[in-house]
Amino acid sequence: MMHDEVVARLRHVLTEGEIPPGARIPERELCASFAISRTPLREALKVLASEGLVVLLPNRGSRAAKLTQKDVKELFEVCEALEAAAGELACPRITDEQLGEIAELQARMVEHYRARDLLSYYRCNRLIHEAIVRAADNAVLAGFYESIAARIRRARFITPMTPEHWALAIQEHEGILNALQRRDAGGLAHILRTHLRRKREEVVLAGFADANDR
Amino acid sequence: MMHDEVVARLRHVLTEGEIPPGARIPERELCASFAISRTPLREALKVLASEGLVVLLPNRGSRAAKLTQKDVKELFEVCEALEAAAGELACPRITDEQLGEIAELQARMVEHYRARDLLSYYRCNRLIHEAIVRAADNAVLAGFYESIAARIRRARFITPMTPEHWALAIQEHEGILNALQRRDAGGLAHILRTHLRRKREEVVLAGFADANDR
DNA sequence: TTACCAGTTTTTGAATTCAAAAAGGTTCCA
DNA sequence: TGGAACCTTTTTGAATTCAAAAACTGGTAA
Repeated sequence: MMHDEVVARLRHVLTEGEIPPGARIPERELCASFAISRTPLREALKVLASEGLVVLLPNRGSRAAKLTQKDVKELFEVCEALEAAAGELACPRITDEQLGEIAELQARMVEHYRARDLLSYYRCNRLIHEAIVRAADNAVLAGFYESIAARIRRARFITPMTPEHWALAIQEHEGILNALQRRDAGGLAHILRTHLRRKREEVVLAGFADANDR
Repeated sequence: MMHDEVVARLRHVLTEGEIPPGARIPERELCASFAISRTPLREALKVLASEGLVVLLPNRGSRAAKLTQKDVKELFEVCEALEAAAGELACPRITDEQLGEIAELQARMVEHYRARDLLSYYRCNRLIHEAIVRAADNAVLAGFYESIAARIRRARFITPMTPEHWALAIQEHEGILNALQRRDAGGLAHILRTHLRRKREEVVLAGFADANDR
């Protein structure tokens, strides 16, 4: 197995999989399940630690990182900057095909909203944000976004929403698609910022992060 | 030696030290010079590869990354977004002490400009930008900035400047300090963007990056 | 009981070892 | 001479080994 593949699989286990934040990372088990020795696994652990997904405790193993309130604040601040930048860059660069794709996702998302299917809603939501970043056509930006997104994924795409917030989010997404279609870079950046700032408030209110852990 | 220390030393060798972009990374020599075995060195290599400073060629060793024109474009675009965000966040957060520090650096930088001492000028310049990022008080942002900055350092802080550009850069820095002192977040973000966009043009004109390598 | 300690086991971090791949060198032949 | 085939050496990636640190265990004494 390739080094990058180990990193990807480990990242997946940490962000979508069975190891919850704060939990010990079972080195032996993972070695067995990936069918590799400790050397390549530990290399992957160091990489993910440098991304902030893993915490290395000297001589005491590694744990899945747990977000503090400060982390959430910082991650959302940077995510806001990155998504706004992505929006601005995407406006002049996005192809009609990409626009169509996003419009399609948007329609599906509205369907899920009507059905009050939060999980499917979030899945479309996430794909839309990722599509905008992709349309910005900047690999460095995409890499940073992916790294941030991985860290706040649980907070961002699991937090429940009040009916009012949910309706508002839908409205904002109409605005996002609209700004994209009009190629209104400034407008799009502004809506994206507002959209994320609201989401952040919601996550903080939901008390997703721990105030006291590191 | 600690893992993070190995990463830091290797990063230093790659960004300020003797291994130029595109050059082979001499694993054996570095192991000897750091007095460690290959295992921890290779862990550090993987981490720096994930940051983009090192390129791993399967079965053919690793090389110091070389910037393509596309890389330069992408890195500057993201750097712009990050510095603008840092400026916006710094305005309400910066302490008087930090402001004084930057004013001090600015004065020294002007001195170096008067003496046409490019190297010392760049050193102050870099410290000012780093101080603004620090004043934003966001560790995630600072980490990303450091990672981007490491990659474009050679381009950004080595490229020679025409007398006109240099004078303009000085002017812009007056504007930056001024906006900070007025706590004018929007204004500061705008100047920082302009400032970096101009620098990017200069770097591209100087033909720093290779068009054909990866 | 409960706090503490010695001895054992497990885990961790890093050096070493090992097999496979690549690079380098030599010989042989057209 | 040029180059193709073969063998040797070096380098690479990853498993294994090893020493040190931490965690666990059972026993002892207050």
